[in-house]
Amino acid sequence: MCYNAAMSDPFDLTGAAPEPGPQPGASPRAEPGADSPPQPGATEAAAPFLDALNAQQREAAESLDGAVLVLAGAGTGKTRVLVTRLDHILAARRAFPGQILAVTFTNKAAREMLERVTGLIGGAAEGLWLGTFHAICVRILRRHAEAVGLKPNFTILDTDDQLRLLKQVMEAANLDTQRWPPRGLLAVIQRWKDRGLGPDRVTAAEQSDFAAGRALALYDLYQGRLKTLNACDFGDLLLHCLTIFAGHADVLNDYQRRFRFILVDEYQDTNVAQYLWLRLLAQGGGNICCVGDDDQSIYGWRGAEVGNILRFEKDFPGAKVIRLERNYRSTPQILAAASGLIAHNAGRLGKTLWTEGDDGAKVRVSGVWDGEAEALSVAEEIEFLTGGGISADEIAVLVRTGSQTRAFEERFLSSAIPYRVIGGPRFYERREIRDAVAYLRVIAQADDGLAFERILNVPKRGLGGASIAAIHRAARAEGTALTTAAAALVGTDELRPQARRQLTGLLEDFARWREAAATAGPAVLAETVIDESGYAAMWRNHKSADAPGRLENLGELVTALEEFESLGDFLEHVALVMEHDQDEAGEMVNIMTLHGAKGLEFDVVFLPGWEEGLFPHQRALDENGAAGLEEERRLAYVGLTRARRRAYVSFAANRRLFNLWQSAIPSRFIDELPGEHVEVDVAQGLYSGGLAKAESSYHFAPGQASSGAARRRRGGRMAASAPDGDQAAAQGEPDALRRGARVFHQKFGYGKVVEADGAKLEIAFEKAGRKKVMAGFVEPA
DNA sequence: ACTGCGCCAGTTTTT
DNA sequence: CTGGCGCAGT
Repeated sequence: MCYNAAMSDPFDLTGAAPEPGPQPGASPRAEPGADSPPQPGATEAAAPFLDALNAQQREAAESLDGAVLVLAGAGTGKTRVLVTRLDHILAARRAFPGQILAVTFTNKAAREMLERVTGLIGGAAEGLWLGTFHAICVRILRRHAEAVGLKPNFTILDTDDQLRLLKQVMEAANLDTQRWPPRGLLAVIQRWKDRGLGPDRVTAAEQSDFAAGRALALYDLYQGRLKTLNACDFGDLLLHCLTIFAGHADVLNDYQRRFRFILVDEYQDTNVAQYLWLRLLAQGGGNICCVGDDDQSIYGWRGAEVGNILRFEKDFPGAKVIRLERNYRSTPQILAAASGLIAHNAGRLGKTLWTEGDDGAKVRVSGVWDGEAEALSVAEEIEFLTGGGISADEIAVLVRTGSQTRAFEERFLSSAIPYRVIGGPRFYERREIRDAVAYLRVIAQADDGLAFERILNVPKRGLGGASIAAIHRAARAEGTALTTAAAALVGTDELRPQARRQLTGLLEDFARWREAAATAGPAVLAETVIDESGYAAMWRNHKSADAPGRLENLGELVTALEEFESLGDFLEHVALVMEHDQDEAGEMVNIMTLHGAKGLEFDVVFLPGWEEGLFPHQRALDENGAAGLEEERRLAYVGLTRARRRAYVSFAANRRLFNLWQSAIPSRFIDELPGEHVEVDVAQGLYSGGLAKAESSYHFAPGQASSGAARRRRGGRMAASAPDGDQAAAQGEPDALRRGARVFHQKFGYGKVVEADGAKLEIAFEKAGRKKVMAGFVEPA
């Protein structure tokens, strides 16, 4: 989304109407020129916030001319610098808000920056181009859609739509979608788009072996289909912009002239396409300021290139590099632990973060028997902390994968600990919401065949596969959109009378709704559509447990729509901002993924699940090897540096995945934490890593003095449930256990193998009954 | 055309 | 354990 209040701002692309200049001196000062000195008078008088910055921050905020790269470590006041810089530009009258482009990577970062900007300078920021790359690109693209063969009201597809479309394309090309999953093709195409490559620009070196080398042809077909659907996907938003810039010098010049100052947040997360986009725009005035931290680059899997930071000075000659190394967030202990960990990465620019103040508590590392015990011990510690006066809002549980949240939710529910899951299941991805939105999409944009197909037979109208096939056939024959073809089809005898009648009725409904859309507000419209289409009735008559909840969600959707001026605004919001603000007030513990935690900070942070395979995640290692490992390590670094006062790392010796138990070994990241900044509190027998051996504070003997919380836990369930068995034995190669073998399992006891399927065993235990377990978790008895 | 069954596979992170 | 998908039966 673009946070631009002045949507009516007539952005004149001819450049014939330069903005009025009530502020003397604004225009000439805007000329590029790294050596032009700032205006001392304006600077001093108008930027009181500068005084609150340290020397490096201040330099970053004041160096307005030319290219500036700010390497901002975690907690060094990065956003503050950006916002102050913005204020400084305005106060020094170097530009109007509408001449400043501020891009971020995530919606959350955009939201935060907007909040801070308006908090600092209030309404003066109106007209600012502030938003995510994608949101800004949409805004540009709407104005020049024709240049890439789209209409201005094009739709933006989400992953789900993309997959369905790709599947269609692949089926049309007679490809076995079992053998070649559409997901794989999606990944290949996305990679190309992240690198700024359209179908015409993919070179032999960039080829993929997907579907025996047919990926590129499929890519081309897919792009063609998108065009007929008047749609584009996320990658296209950037790619189409680049195409326009490349082919229309006048358009590019105009934006170059417009954006006198460019600010980029989270620069380490930009991909090649975004980098090219920025470089093109910055070639106008050259006043570009990128803020980033190579140690916090965690989106490599999405095409982000840390290399963009490294090559900055090359591409912007004379660029000034400023390092922010004073950390204002964490205690020295936490900072030192995090720094020690990240030092294991080879590919980094290197920074030396420092901080002042009391040492604080060491990072606590604890090992537990399984995931449930882990959740329990976290819950107990939270109760202890909140009892001691720490607000639940200031506590966060940061997990590696979304699926880890469940154990904590269950535990917190039974312990009556209020919590919120941030970034959980997304509102706009729920089925009923997607269905309702599909109706709205067809109303707003009749060419949106994917949406039309989605709701054609929802609720049931007797328009099944045969009807869809007929419509598709007609569309292909005429080269028209699906709805157009459907309209033509009802005039023929192609369909069975019943289907024909139903389809006619539906098309009439849409015509009526479209008329209503012209006058009624989006919320009223949605209510009408959900009702008249029979969609609400469908769920009312549905006799499943979740049907009432779905109806509730539909109501919430209508409420959400009330905030939007037009249907188009709303649909854009849905596409770009998949989450839905739920005002969960009150003090609650925050549960979220590590990715979701970037940019946030809390007094207390729990970091569970530090186990090999989970964190670092096996898939990251498999797919990206050493680079993947480094990215995982950066993720760990991000997690630790979210904490102001306390950080708790934990691992479980056993974890249930799907339905089988797996034994786990502690993450290598635990061993990499510098021992002198860590306090280990591990039940006997669960951990024998190098850290514990080297560390004098390693204490597991009951009765030994330690913090109250640790003592409580040791006396509790964990110590009781931890056996002194040799976990390491279970970590080796899984034994080839055959049927009938007698085995021992540390949790379930003795049993006999009933079924053996590779590493998956089904075992009849003498006491615990039949269970499915992994071979690596049992030993021959 | 719809429903139900059974089989399979999957779970990293986000715009 | 879920959910999605393909297949067979009604």
